[in-house]
Amino acid sequence: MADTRQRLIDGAIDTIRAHGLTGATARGIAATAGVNQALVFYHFGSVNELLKAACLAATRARVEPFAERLDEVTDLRQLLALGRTLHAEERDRGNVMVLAQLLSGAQTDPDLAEATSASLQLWITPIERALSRLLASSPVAELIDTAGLARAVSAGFIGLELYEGVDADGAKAALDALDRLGVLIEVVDDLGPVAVRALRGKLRRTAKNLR
Amino acid sequence: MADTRQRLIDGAIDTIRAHGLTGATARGIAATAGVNQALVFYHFGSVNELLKAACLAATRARVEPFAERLDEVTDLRQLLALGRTLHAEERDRGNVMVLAQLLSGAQTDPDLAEATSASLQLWITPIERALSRLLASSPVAELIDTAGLARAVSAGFIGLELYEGVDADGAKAALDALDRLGVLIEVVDDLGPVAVRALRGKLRRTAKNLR
DNA sequence: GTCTATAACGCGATAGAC
DNA sequence: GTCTATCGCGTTATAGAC
Repeated sequence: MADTRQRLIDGAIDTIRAHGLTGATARGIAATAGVNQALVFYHFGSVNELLKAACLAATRARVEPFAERLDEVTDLRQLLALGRTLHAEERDRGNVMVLAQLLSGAQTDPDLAEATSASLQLWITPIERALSRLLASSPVAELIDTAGLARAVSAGFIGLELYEGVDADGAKAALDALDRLGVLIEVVDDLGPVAVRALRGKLRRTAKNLR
Repeated sequence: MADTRQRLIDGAIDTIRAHGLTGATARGIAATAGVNQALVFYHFGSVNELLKAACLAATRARVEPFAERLDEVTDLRQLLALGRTLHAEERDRGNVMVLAQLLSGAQTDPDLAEATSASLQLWITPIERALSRLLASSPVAELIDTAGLARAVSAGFIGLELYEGVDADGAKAALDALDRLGVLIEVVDDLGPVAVRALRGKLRRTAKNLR
């Protein structure tokens, strides 16, 4: 069957989610998928190749519906709320955890690093698009680097997902705090030209400290 | 010798940094430490126990000098700059990476989760203390949850460290974007009572959405 | 406290029958 | 395309000499 490939990919995702990257062995994945262990190597050549395919598949499956909802967001508060919804859904689905596990493994595996970076980029692209759209009409638009901010948001979210795995209460408190911080941004957004000019001046003065 | 314990802990830290959590085996750690493999089990009982001890040691070694510098910070821009300095230093030392690796492994290991959560708390505590001090004189002090924010900052920093391992340029862009965002907070901080009242009203309106 | 030797097992990967 | 069987190796952990 041609769907043995798919069963192995799904099995890899489920195994990583349940037992982490260290538990994602050819035998373990094959058992979860309900297929023979040798088929991992027939279809993917090596365990690493299967993991890379699974990481991209898990991320794509999650980013695509997320990107649609992202396009419907009209302000920053909604954007934060969507992030929070995503986090709640991920507690059950756990596809971001697959990415987090491989991101961790990628630190000492250049081969894995390439696939992981590409998966992360799948998140970054629609988030950057949404940020650019939401900030386009804002007076602070030109002062914010949406490309960098999208990367910070994506990477930070991965960190929060990992933190949630060891301290659920702490992660909740962290998300609440970010909600409040989001309000600050909106207030700046509504300030008018005088404060924006002050902001611009402040940024220019600190710009030389950025490299 | 009594310092065989210490050599094993240092060996564990170096091994995790160089080869990740999957490469941190009893044989590999002992080789790095220059001692016999059986001593891992004599001194720590199991590899996991050694890893837990190493995680706490690596974090403590990094947090203590950091906490001192943290106490000298007088505004948010300096706080961000210190975070950036820390990040630059960590590229060489890599102690945060040890924590990141174990945080990843802790997702499917409750025993590891406890030690990892405790290590992360070592970061959170001085950061929360600094945030409380810096925001105490600010008009937005009561509107910001410093406890949650310290957790978000710490977890987010771990995520950025992991991201840096697979996309150094992207991580740099992310940090630059956060620098700019820091200026926004300062501007709000300097607004005066009128804007603060607007902020307070906005927060009250959105407070019911927070749970 | 440190060493050698080894037990018991799981791992990635392959050969070859079907 | 799928299976069984297996090789060679690395793993945790322990037993026992020193």
